[in-house]
Amino acid sequence: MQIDAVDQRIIALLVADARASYADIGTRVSLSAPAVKRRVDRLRSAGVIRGFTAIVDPASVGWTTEAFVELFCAGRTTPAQIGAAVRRHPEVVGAYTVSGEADALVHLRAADIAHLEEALERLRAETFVTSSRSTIVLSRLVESPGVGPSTG
Amino acid sequence: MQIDAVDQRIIALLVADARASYADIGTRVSLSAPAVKRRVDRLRSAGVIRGFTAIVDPASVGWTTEAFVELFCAGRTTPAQIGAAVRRHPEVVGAYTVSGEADALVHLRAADIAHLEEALERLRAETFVTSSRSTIVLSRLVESPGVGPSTG
DNA sequence: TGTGAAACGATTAAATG
DNA sequence: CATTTAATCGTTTCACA
Repeated sequence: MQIDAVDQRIIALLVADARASYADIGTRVSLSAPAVKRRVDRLRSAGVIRGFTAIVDPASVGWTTEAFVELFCAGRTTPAQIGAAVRRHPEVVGAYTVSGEADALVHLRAADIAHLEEALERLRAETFVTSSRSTIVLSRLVESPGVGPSTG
Repeated sequence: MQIDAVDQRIIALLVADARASYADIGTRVSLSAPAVKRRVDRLRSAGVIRGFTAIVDPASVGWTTEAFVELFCAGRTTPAQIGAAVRRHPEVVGAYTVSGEADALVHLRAADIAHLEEALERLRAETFVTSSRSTIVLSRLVESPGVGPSTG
């Protein structure tokens, strides 16, 4: 899809505040509210903007424990298989196939260590998992929403 | 802070759609729009809800390359120091201090391999970094916004 | 904390340049 | 593709239970 400079600025404004009004965004990008709406609708239907979400402090809702788990998988395991499997576990907040020793890296979030351990056992019980290596998160230093930096 | 069951449901609805109207949320939780607004305002000022953001497809805006970098730091490096340093790099979308061999895990997102390499060099140039180990992301299988699972 | 009323502002479709 | 108009709908404050 074609994204021009104005789209970029609209995206950046929505990443910064997903509840900003079209009129507000319009004044910042020198466009009328309907024009902004049409662009946002187009960006949404094109899949550039996937949705809008609230950023919640995990500790406030009782999920205080995090870990990254490297997964070592059986010879002929496909990324799709890994993806389908990890999506079944609600504790998985991120998962990636990676280069290097491990085959996949899974980001877990749980209520506490006991919950994390339980989730880990469930994950390791997936048939294609041959072994795993876990790293507990001690503190969160940065966690950006959206695409990251300038959205460009 | 005190979070009751209604707050939980409001949070879940906002994680699902940050642009939902207070009236809409109100009908789903059996509350008037002003009541919902007051709760959301309270959750925001208490830091439970940190903000609202758009979820953008990174590929659509040209950031297609990702990596996780384990950072090994000099003896007396504090998490605050690491946090302050990594926040200066716009490619950093996540950073955590961790247990295990490495001291920190940094999640990077860049336009391409060249950009990633450049960001990596900048990161490794931080005075407290003694060594690093990078893992390139081959594919993204899962990436949940918000707090993760049920927000409860 | 909750509600309803009321003023204000935002959204959205239609018509038009 | 943008704009203006105009009806509709959402937001937000206020008085009150």
